[in-house]
Amino acid sequence: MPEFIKELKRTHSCGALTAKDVGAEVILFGWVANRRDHGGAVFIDLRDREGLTQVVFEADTDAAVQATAHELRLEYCVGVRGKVVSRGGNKNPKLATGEIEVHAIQLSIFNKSEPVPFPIEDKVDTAEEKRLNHRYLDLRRAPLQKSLMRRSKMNLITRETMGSMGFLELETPFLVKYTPGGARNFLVPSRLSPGKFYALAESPQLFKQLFMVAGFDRYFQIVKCFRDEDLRLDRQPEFTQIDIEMSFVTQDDIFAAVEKLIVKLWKEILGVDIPAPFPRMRFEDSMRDYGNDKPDLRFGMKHVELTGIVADHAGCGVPLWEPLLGEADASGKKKMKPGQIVKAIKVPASANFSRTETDKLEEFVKGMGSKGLARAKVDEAGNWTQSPLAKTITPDARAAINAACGAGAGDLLLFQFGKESQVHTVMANLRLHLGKKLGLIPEYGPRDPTDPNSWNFLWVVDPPLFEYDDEAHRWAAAHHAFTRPHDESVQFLETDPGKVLCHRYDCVLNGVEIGGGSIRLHDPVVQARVFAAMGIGAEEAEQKFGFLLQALRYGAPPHGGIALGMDRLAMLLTGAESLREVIPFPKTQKGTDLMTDAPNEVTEAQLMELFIKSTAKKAEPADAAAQPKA
RNA sequence: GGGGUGUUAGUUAAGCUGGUUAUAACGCCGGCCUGUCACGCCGGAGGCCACGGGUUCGAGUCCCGUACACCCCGCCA
Repeated sequence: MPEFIKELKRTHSCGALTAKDVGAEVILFGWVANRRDHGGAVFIDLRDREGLTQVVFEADTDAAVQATAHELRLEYCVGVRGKVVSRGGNKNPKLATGEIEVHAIQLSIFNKSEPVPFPIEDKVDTAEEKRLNHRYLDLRRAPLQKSLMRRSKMNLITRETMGSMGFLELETPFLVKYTPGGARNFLVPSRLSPGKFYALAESPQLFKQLFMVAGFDRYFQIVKCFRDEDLRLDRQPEFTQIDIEMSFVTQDDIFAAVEKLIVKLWKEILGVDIPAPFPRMRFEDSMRDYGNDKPDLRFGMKHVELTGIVADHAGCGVPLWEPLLGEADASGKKKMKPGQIVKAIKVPASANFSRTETDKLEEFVKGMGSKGLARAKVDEAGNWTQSPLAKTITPDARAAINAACGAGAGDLLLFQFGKESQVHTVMANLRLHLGKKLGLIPEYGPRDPTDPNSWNFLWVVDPPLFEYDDEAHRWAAAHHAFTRPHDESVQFLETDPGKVLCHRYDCVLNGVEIGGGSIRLHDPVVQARVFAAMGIGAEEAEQKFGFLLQALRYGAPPHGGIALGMDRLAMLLTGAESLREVIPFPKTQKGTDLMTDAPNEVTEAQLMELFIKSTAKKAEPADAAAQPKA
């Protein structure tokens, strides 16, 4: 068998042969994707990453080869030497290589395969848990191979494009100093420094700024990042960013560079021309109309802000809304309590939801912590029916709300009210849910990847620099402490920190945040005022971020940057349903690897060497025995 | 930390208001077959119904708990 590989080199992939190759003698290597054994003749679909080719063993094949052919089973790894023959009247139009087949002359089984735990086919209907258990087999599926090959191409295009714009690909360490704030870090104990720990870098943030201080001017890196936070459909504990930093630039310069890269990716991967520059939306507008900072602009159903109307109408006669109002002022007028809002979404009459369907919507919002889903159906006269609000609401208020929502006969209004952040979370998710339910957007992915109108890119700009931390009762950096405030906003740093806007930006595509960054703060005086606004003194700042602050004092250039989520880009460009489909070896929602069984326990000796003692409760022996074995 | 969905041959599923031998398809094993491409035909093996308790004369089915997987909130850009 080894002689086969030693002497016979592969001439073609299994996706390469066409009618023009008829008559050629070829050598193919691959896996048995399917077999059809007719006794006298055996048909084998041979698969590699490029495609499928039918190999035939007929009666005129050498008897020994014919005998081996009968032994073939699914997923055997084999080599075949044979002649390319036209299929004549038996063409298979479903196959790229369907015009030809290879009449085998020589066959070598490199390795047999045990029966595979699930079928290796394009259609994926195996439980993900089982797929992850045998990921190397799952990865034999053509769709996954296509996705990862596409991702490889993305890497290539990124390096070419960034290089052509004068960016240097520079590396940064993974084992870094722990810095407080932001995402939770994975910690790595240091053997050489007993009792001390590294952190795995959650991003190269500080180092890329240091590259700018050093004068590298334009940096990029395709880099792994690590965050010890709970997982989601689009969040893995280790993920890849296209990390970018530039000196002597404005926000617009960074947008232009990113747009160039993205336009190139979409052109070369999908053949689609994405119009640039991308539209921009103020953070404030995004929150008001969509309830989050990553609006999906492929459909309407904007949120309707009713807070002002409810306040103006003194609660509108709705008992549930009256507690949202504060004390009356001198004129007897009541204002909404701070942080309390009322919003609605209008579901058009055409949707015609049944009681059961609206009850399901209520379950949906309750799952997000909402107390319920008040609703009102509008009739021809503008009256509300099927609504707990209808009895008590004043006609004036009702008319004002109908007008604000643009509601007419048959339309359904859905309300949320209370704490702003809660209302926004629920309403943002409700809008997306309704968009999918009404068929305005697909469950996932773009409607038609080859249509530029299926891709709604957007820059969300000018967010507040700080957000108030309710628990710590102080202002905290919304992004990070080194974001440059707007010049016009700096005056509010001391008086009204919530009003300070900054040069931070997110790139959003179809409701997915695909990147975010900022112009950095390089003025030490303003930097000190920013720290002060967060209650961080000079000493504390120095202790936490000393090396960066110090570096910024040595002639740091004005600079800024962005990081794009490579995995999310790959997910969107492949139409994948989850990040896990574009990551070769992903983790489960609990952060485990079902194939290798990581993380696992280590020996007492290993811990001692690292000066660590675990406080985790050991599993009872009885429980351990109950665990399914690998 | 909280809410939701699920777990039945190797795989995908069916199994109704509890009823005695738990079905099917694909895969696997054996046999037959020269034009298939979801090949076909005949025969066969394969199950602690995730695990642990409970209710009941009787549990795959009902109840409680646990584990695992997935989705969401919190968390995280």
